[in-house]
Amino acid sequence: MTGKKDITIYDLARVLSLSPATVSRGLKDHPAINIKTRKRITDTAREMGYRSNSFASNLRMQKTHTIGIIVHELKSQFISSVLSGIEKITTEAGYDLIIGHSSESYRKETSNAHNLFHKRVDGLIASLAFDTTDMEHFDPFVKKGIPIVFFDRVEDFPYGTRVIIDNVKAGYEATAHLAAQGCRRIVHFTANLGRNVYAGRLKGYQQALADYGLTFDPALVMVNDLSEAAAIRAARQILSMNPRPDGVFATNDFFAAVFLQTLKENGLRVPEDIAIVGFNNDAISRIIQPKLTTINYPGEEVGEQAARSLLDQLTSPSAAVASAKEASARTTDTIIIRSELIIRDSSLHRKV
Amino acid sequence: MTGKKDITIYDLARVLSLSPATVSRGLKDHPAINIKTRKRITDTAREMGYRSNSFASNLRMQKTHTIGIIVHELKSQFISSVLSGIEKITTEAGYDLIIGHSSESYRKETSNAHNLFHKRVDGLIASLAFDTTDMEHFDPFVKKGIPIVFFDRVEDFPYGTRVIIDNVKAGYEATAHLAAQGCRRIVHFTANLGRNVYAGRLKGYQQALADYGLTFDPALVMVNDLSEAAAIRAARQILSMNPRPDGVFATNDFFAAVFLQTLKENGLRVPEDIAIVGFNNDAISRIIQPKLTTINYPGEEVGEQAARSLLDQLTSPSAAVASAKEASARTTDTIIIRSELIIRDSSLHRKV
DNA sequence: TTTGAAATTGTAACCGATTGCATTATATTT
DNA sequence: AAATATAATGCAATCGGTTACAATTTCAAA
Repeated sequence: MTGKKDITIYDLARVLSLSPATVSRGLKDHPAINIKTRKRITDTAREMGYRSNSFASNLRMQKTHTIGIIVHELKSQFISSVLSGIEKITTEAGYDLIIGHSSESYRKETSNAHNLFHKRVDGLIASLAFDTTDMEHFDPFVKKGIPIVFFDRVEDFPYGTRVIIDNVKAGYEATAHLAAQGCRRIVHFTANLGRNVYAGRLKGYQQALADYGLTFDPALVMVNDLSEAAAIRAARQILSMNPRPDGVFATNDFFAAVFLQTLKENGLRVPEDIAIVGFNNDAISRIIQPKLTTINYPGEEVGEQAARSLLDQLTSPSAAVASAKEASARTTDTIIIRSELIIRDSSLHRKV
Repeated sequence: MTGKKDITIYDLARVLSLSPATVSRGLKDHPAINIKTRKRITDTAREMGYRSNSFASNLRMQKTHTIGIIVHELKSQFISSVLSGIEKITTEAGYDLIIGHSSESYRKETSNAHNLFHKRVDGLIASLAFDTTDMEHFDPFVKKGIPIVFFDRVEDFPYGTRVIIDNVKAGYEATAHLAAQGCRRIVHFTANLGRNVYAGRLKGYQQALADYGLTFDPALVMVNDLSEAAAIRAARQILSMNPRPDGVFATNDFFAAVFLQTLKENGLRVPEDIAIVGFNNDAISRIIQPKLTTINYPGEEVGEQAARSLLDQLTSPSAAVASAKEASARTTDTIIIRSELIIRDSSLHRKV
C-alpha cells in the first residue's frame, strides 16, 4: 500500500483558508456559498485530486446510493439481459449495483438478502430461487421501508413491486398455436410448479387445451430442472412413448433446443413429426435448425422497468410523506411487460 | 422510511453497562475480552438485532471488503461464467462485488474505473473494452497500490496480474486442425486486432499455416464485430468467393454458429464443403448442427483464478511489507488457464 | 452614520466503529 | 499481607463529510 494519503475537505480547507463546512457546501453547489468561493473550491479540489469519501458521507447521510440485486442464476441469457437493462438505468442515475447470486437455492437467497440488508442498500431488485416459498428474509427491508422490486420469479407478498409478463397468456398462446397447427397430444415441459412463472404457463396451457377441445392429461405435463441432461432424457422418453406426442411446449429455449436436437439425432422430424415451442427468445432459438417458435420475453426491458420503478420509489417524495397508506399503494403495483409469440419453423405443422 | 433506528454498539453498551470499546472488541473475538463478557455481548447483540454499520467500520478501517469488476459485455455466456466463478470465490471470502459494464466502450470503461476507484474498492478485476489502448484510467489504482487482476482482454501493463489463455497456441491448434483435415484455403474471422486475444489467435493461425506449408493470404483474415449481422454478411461473402474457402476459424462460437447456419441455408454442406472451428465452447456449439469444433475456454475457471489471485494479494502480508519490489514481483504474474481444442463434426473434413 | 436584513462563512456536534494508551480488577509470588 | 504480574475494561481520539445554529460581513434603506 504505497500512495500518499487521500485529500480530504480538511486539506482543501487549509489550503483555501476556509472552513471544512464551506468546502463541503461549495463542493455540492449549496446556494449559500458565494459563486466565486465555490469556483475556488471546485478548482483546487480538481487540482489536488480530491475525491469525496463515500463512507463518511454514507455514514452521515444514512444513504448508500447502492442497489442490491439477487438473481437466481448468472449464467443465463435472460438474466444477463435483465442485468444489462438494470445497469443501464441505474448507472445513469449514479447508483451502484451489488450483485448476489442464489444459484437457485433458498438458503443462499436468504444469506444474500441478509448481506445486502447489512450493506444497507437503498433498494433491492430480486428474482426468487427455485425453491423459495416463504419471504421472511425480506422482512427487514419491509420494516425499514426499503423498496423492493421483484421480477420474473415472484410470490404473493404484500410489499414491493413486481415486474412480470402475463405467464398465463404466454402459456395460452404457445399452446393454442400448437393446437391450431393441428397438434392433438401436446406435452408441456416445465419446472417447479410452485414458482409463479411455471404455474401461470401451465394454467395457460390448460386453458388453451380446453378452448381447442383437447383433454388435459396430467401425464403430459413433465416437470424437471430444464437442464441439458434433462432435455436429453426428455427426448429419449418422448421417443419411447406410444402414441407419440405431436407437440411440445417447453418453458425454456435452451431446453427446447437441446431437446429438439436430440430428437433430430434420433430420426424424428421437426416440425413434421413433432412441433416445438420454446420460451424466452434467446439467441439460440434463432440458430437452432429448424428455428424455434418461442415466446419473446424481453429481459432488457424487464431490467429497465424494474430499475426505473425502484428509482422512482427512491427519489419520490414518499420519504417525506408520512402516509404509509400512500407509500403502500405505490409499492404494490405490478408492471406487466409485453410478451408475444414469435412463430418460426419449429412449429409449422402441416400434418392434417 | 418507517423503521426504528438501528441498534449500535452504544445501545448495546448501555444495556450491558459496558463501554462501546468493550462491545466492539467483544463482537470480534478480541482476545483481551473475558469469555463470559463476550458471550453476554454477542447474545444481547443477537437479541436486539444488532447489525454493524459497515460505513463506520469502512471509514475507520479504510477498507471496504468490496471488489470492483469491469466487464466489456454482460450479455455473453463467457462473461456470465466468469462472473459466476468470481462470485463463488469472493462470496466465500465475504467480499462484495460491484459490477461495472463498459459495453465495449473505452469511454465507459474509464468512467467505470473512476467510479470504482471513488467507491474505494479493495481490488479490481477487469476485462478491457474493444477499443481500449491506453491504461491511464488505472493509474489511480496503481498509485494507491490497489491490486488489479485483468482477464481475457489484457494489455501490456507493468502492474497487475493477468489471467488468460495461450491465445497463440489456441489459434495454432484450431488452424492446424483444419489444415490437418485437408483444408487449403482457411479463412480467419476475428475482431479488432489491437486486442491481445485476437492478435494472439491470428499469430497462431499464421504459424499453423506456415507449419503446414500454406501461404498466408491477408485477404483471408476478416475483421468485424462478430455480431449476428456480421456473421450473416460474412456467410454471404464466403458464398460469393471464387475459389471458395474450404475452412473457417472464427474467434467466437456465436458468430461461427450463425455463420454455419447461414451457409447451410444457402445449400453449402458443413463440413463437406467447408469445415468450421469456433471459439469458447459455449452451449451453442453443442447444439448447432453439425456440432461445432471449438476451443474450450473455461470461463468459470478463469473467474475463480482471477478472484483467488486477487484475494491472495488482498490478504497476503504484502500490505505490511515495505518492499515495493517484492509487491511488484507478485503483481506481475500471468496465470495461464488451460484451453484445448474440442473436435466435433463441423470440422471433420473428408475431402482429400 | 446608523441599522437591519440578506448574504456568507464558521463552529461544533454528530454519524458508528476502532484502537492506543490508560486504568482497574484479579491472580500470583514472596 | 504486600508487591508484582496479568487479565479485563474504559477513555478518548480518530476516520471525513454534513448541517443546525451562530457569527460575521455586506449592502442598501433610513
